[in-house]
Amino acid sequence: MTKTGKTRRRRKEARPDEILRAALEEFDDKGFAHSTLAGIATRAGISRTTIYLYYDTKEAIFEAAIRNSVERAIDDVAGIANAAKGDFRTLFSNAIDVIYDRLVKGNAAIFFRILVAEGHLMPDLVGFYHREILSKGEMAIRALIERGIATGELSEDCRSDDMHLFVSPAIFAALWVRLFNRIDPLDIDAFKASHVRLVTDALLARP
Amino acid sequence: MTKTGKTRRRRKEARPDEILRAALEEFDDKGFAHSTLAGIATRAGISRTTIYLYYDTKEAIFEAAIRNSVERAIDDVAGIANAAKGDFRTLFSNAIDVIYDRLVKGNAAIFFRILVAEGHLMPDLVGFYHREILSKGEMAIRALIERGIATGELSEDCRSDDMHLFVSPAIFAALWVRLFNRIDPLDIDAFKASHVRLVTDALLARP
Amino acid sequence: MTKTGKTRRRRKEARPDEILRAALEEFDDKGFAHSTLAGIATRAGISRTTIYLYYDTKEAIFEAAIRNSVERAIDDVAGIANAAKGDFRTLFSNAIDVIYDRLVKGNAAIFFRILVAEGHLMPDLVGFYHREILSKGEMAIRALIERGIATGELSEDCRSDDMHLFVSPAIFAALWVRLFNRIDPLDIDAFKASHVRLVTDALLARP
Amino acid sequence: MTKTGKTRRRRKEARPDEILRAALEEFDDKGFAHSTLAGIATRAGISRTTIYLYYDTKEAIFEAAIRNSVERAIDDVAGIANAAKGDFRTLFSNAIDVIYDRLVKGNAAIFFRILVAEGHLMPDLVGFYHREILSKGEMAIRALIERGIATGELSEDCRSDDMHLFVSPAIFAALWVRLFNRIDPLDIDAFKASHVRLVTDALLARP
DNA sequence: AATGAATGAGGCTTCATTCAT
DNA sequence: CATGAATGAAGCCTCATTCAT
Repeated sequence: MTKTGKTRRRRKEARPDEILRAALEEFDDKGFAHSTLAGIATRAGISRTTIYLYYDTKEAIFEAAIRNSVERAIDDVAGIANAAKGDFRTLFSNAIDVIYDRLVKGNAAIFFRILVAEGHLMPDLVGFYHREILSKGEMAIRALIERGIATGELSEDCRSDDMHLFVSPAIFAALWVRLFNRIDPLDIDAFKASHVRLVTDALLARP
Repeated sequence: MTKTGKTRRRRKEARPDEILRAALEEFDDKGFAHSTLAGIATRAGISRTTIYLYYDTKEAIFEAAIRNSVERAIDDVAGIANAAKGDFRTLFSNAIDVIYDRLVKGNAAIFFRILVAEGHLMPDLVGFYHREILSKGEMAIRALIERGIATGELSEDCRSDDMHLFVSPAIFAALWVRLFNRIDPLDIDAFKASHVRLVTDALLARP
Repeated sequence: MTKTGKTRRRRKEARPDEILRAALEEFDDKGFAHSTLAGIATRAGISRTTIYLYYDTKEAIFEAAIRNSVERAIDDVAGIANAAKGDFRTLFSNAIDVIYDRLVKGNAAIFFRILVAEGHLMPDLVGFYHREILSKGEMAIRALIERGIATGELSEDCRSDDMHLFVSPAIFAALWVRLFNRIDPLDIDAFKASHVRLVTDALLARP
Repeated sequence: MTKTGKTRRRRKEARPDEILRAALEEFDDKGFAHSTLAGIATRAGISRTTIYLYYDTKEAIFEAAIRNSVERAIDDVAGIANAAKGDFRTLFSNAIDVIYDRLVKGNAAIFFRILVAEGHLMPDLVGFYHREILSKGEMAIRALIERGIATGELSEDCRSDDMHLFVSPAIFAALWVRLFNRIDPLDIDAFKASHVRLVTDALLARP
């Protein structure tokens, strides 16, 4: 029972996730078009062809990575929707916290960024991403607004806004960080606080 | 000086711009990585090798295209800053109008989108874009805020926000339109109005 | 000695033949170059690597399959040579029957077909096939002719023809069937009858 | 105007044919599956990628080669059908001469051989080959038979045979030569003479 | 005996770029 | 000025085969 032996066996089950993790790094670094299987393989510490034991094509890896990341996203979103009670300002602030965590620190923005640039080649995945991530997020925000209206904190007027508006600064921040952080770093926490304040001030001010 | 002579001469001078226009289309359609010189040449109605008479590499074309588009952007931004007088709500609304025009209908978002995805390959251009476009935009917004503070419309407090916050929905909209418009179309004018209202309501409400 | 035990033992001995049978199917379907060990393994219901317990290389499988099929061919050919008595027309007709059975319905043409196309890669097997199958067949036909000459049915002249000539339509038919049967089906029995008549008419007519 | 310059320009028009000639060699040597673009390129004295300027895929090269060879075949076949007058034995002998020339010395058998082995991957080409080559040959032979019947040389009976039967030894010979000539050389002229004699003796003997 | 895991060699194809006219 | 021809680098993918259990 050699060390390599153990390694091999342990790997068997872990491989798909290892590959996905390596792929995520590669995609984050290079985008989809510039990513290579060689790059993914090297990051995963395996041979190029080993990847094919688990995924059929580069596209399949990307799809798996996106779906993998989505699963956790759904849980988080559920968390937002089922949030404990509190006034609108608190609830919204908590929701935004979750979203910044996922977008800026997590994986969600990696895919958003790649889809923005290369989504025309994979319309199915664009639809999937929209359906499973973005519209879920939108629904969570909408639920928050409705709750605010129900409690009388918010004007019915708020219902007519596009829900994306309230999240858009977060998406902006996620992209900005990856592009310009070296040149012009963004103070994420301050930005987030301003974001929350902007939205809540505006909404709560409505008659 | 025959007609063909004239045509030729006009061509000679027009070529670089024709190539840039063709390249812009190609980049918009395919992103940078997936764009090909063949595609650009076809759109420009010339041979692949002719491009090399004017630009040395694919990167050089991209850079030229970006610089070309920036020149006009600068003028627009100057327009925002030097805007005619009015109350903050009006001025901000006008500024946002210009930005949406450029970002959603114009070329600025093409490059933003590509840089988001592939900027790591061209850090110089990222810096250029940031310096020439984004920071100019930020300055224009900042000037507006300062003017509002000077007139007493806005609280001094507004100065401390990251100026990007106030524009971020526009950038979001520009990307969204290109990605999801088929699946989930965005009513740009409504979104823009909500955007303006959100920001101005929030800022004007501050004591 | 449990039931599984028995099964296993039977398997152990049967494996090589099962693999060969599976290989034959695969070769017939795909030719040698396009056949894959994966295909053979699937047809045999075993793992790819199990094949290596019995055969060292893909070529070795092919060789074993060819040798395996040859053993039975030899018996058949002996049958032709030792045929019961009768006039030449009858004897020849019976021989041709056997040959059509083997070539068109049996395995012999599978290998002929593959060797025709890919034999350059395996000159040893080409020699083997020629020696063990084709020249045996030729000898059987030659014996028939000699017997006809001995009985006075045939002219001595017949001895000078290339014996392959008398069998060549059968080989043609075997290949044709596999290539064109969907497009232009061949009535094998009618073709065979014409074949026999052509040869016997011609030979018996000689002075 | 350097030597290479001239070479280049002259090549331009000749390239497709050069590639086809090189490809034909490669296919003849290796079959389709084992042939490589590298092999074709080397034989043609060009780079691997140059091939792609003229043909899109390996399959396209094969198809072009087959169509190219077919064009000449059609002319030859027309020659058979329009043959000058003479008795059946002479006409048939001349037709068989043409067929042996094309099949044994020419290219027709190269494709027959490859299609036999790998035709299942390219059913369209199988149909094309059958339609353009084989059925044309069959028609020519049929015309010969009909003429013989018309002149009273042949029995009406001959009409009922499958025309392929009368040509099949030629196809056999073409394949045999490529497979076994080193081991067991075939005297083509003698075989051809026997072939002609066999068929004509048999047919002319019919009442 | 049997197998899942892993890999190296090798093939097809794309594309930016150079060459010579 | 413009271009057709040519190519080298690089990427994806398949498959026979080896390794360790």
